[in-house]
Amino acid sequence: MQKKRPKTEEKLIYEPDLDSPRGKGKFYNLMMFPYLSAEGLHVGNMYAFVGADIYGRKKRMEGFDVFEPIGLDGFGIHSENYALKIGKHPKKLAALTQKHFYKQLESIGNGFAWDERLETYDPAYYRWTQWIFVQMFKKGLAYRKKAKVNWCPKCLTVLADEQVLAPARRPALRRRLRQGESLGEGGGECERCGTMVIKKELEQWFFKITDYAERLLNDLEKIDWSENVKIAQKNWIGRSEGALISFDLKFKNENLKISETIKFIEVFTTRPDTLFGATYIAISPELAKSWLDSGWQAPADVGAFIGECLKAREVPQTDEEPSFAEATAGKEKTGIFTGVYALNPANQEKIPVWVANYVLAGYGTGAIMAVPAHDRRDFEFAKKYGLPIKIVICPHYPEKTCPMLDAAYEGEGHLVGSGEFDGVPSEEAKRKIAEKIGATIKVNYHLRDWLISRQRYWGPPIPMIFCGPPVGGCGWQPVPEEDLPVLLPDVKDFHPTGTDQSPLATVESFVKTKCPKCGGEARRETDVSDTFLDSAWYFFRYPDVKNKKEPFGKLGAKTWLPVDMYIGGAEHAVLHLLYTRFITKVFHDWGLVDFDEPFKKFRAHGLLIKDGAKMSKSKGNVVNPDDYIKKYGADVFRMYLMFLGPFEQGGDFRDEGIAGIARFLERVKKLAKKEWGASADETILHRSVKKISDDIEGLHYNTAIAQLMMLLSALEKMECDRASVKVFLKLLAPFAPFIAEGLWHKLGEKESVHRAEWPTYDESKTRSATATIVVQINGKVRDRFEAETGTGDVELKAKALELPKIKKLIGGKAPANIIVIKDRLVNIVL
RNA sequence: GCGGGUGUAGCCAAAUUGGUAAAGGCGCACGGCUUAGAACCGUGUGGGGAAACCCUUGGAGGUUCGAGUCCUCCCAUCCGCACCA
Repeated sequence: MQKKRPKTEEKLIYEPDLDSPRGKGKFYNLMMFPYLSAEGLHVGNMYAFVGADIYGRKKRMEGFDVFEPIGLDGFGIHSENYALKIGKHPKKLAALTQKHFYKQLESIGNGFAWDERLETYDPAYYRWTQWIFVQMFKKGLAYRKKAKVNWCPKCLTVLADEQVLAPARRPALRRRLRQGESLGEGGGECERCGTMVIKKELEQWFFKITDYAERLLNDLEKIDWSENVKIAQKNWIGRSEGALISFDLKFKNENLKISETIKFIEVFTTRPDTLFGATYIAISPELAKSWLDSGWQAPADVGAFIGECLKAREVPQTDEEPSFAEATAGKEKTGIFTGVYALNPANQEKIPVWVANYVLAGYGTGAIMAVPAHDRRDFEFAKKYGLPIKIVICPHYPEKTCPMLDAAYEGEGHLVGSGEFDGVPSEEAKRKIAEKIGATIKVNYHLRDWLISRQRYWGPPIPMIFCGPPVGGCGWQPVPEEDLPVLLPDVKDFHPTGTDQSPLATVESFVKTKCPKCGGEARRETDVSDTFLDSAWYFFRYPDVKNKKEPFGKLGAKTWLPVDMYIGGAEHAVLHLLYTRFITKVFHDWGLVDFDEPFKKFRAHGLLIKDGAKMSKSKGNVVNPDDYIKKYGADVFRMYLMFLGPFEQGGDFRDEGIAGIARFLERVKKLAKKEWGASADETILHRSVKKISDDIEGLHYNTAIAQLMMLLSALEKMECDRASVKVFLKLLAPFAPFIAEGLWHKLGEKESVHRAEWPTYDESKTRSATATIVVQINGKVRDRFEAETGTGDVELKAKALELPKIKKLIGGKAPANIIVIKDRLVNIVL
């Protein structure tokens, strides 16, 4: 049925441009490097790469020195999980797949800088990943702490908060969550395998990304990124401003001995204006536990309740996915009165202190002041336990009477029942009340520190050494920089152990080492670092991949960085894209670079789906790009992908339409063989240059291709000269680099079309000589006529009124109004 | 619940930013070429109606001489976050 097409029509010239300045300045065109996880590149990768390459190719033709590197993100859990699945050692697998990946990457015709490749599992690379860790430790940004962390029962490792995703695959669960039910603490799926994660208390390494929360938030304003990604980051950082308020316990709390050890409770609230309405205090079970630990003698039932809550927050570890009930454990609000009272600092009222399961330990202070009238959760809780509900914010103030609430009122209003503050608008009262009671203003973030340890094999060993008390007792020491890299030892059994320890812990020769400080016997850290650390800095390395003295040279960084355009998937909005911004700011603060945002411009491409569903192996709807490239050639495949729909929106991969593109390119080849005539209508040419230039700039590749099709049809029909065909080929070059190059040479050109100058247009020549003027009566199209472009309003009006059809329809009536839009329309209002 | 996106022919989509709705492609129909088919080329292709015309951008209102585009309220769908005080 289809003709045999050569795989690559012509040999392409790749030029990384590193040594040949072209005058317009540098342009770092980056695309997210692929995970080395499956048999080969996914058609979705191809989609992203082609879209990014078209942009880069145009920039190159415009005269920029374009640096478009590629590499492989092959270290870490994604590659390792694939290795586990097929039962091959990840190191051997990487060597194998690497070749295949690069071959595939070559076949799609991107203008990559082939000499500057990098692989994250190359010791020459991960040496510097480890170096970053060491610097982090030295600068106090890497630390160890015991905490309740996310644990994936299937991957058998801890995960950062960002790597726990909202449950996507279970519609029933989603629906119930949407109706306001909650997941409880620690609910969510592992980013890699989709298993529900659980909470475990473990000591782990963290990076202090929270130190950068404010800057990560504020600097979003100065970067040109896809808006949805910026919003996702903003939400994730989750800044909220409020007050820290202390509730005194220093009075007689009978028989409980609480005030001897705990003198006050501190709460965080964004609504200090509602302080007079605080009718109880609720503390998290974790905080209550710490009270118990410090000697609080709680009633037996309270102690039991605390124990239960803490247990409920851990989801039992099974091979099965937890049931809905398990996943949402703790959603029903429960609590118990502690017997303790606290003093409301606003009105000196004695209010009860409860332990409640709905108070989170990890946010704020782990305790809240409960204002049932103005917080839905407190309202629900107060109703259940018969606690007082006191209205202090009134939405219709002067009337003074607020009706009984059947739900919490969370909006703004004027204060009532708040003593001297009655009548004050709530916004103003926030500050005033905080001031009066001497509360500290505090900013809280949802963002937590980045958990960097992984109990896995395939990653850079964390370059730390522990010198324990029996011998030197120097504590944690970084591996000296000259000893880097800490090579990942070859082990036979790389399976995760599930014992909170990496498989490296079993390699005694690796673990046993000397303390770099005292020289005594010491043990290595056996966890590896998170794969997102590998990818958080790779674009710094590209311009200087061979550097053996430093992670990247000043010259390379100065020449190419920061990245001018970054294209990748939106699924990394709060993962990779957040970590890279953090690392860049850290590098900036260390004086390594003079910018503090890595990507000037970021655009998220859409998702390529198949038959309305996400492509996945289990569904069996994965498209293999190689088959298409083999069958149709890279150019047809590239253009077809880009023609599916708007690049930033993605589309459904149905191959019915590919024939249209194949036909188009066959016609292009015929065009180059055409007999030449004189140059004719320039309008379509200039218009096309304008449209296609603008469309590529805005990543509207689908419409740029449509314009190429129209231009081709026009060129086929008219007498045209070689110059016009050459312009066409230049416009085509970013989309179909092979064919454009081949035809370009057939027309006698020696240099590559990809180094040719991008065509320019004359604005005045984009307009045609005549325009069709639409004549409307009362906004409805009744007739039309041709008029010279630029014809004056008066003349257009006269012409329209003279049209026989219009005359008849008006029937002698006097128009109430006539609106004339130049070169466009005349609207007669009767 | 909060935040963001999307909704246009049979399908993918376009619309100079408030000015002829449906460009371009797929598919389909008819015609040409051909012994025949494939490929290729040409023409047509939202719905109703014999026609004049009327209707049509998820739904209902509104602003305007004029609305796919702006405003209000719904509906559907996708994505991100979520007991964050």
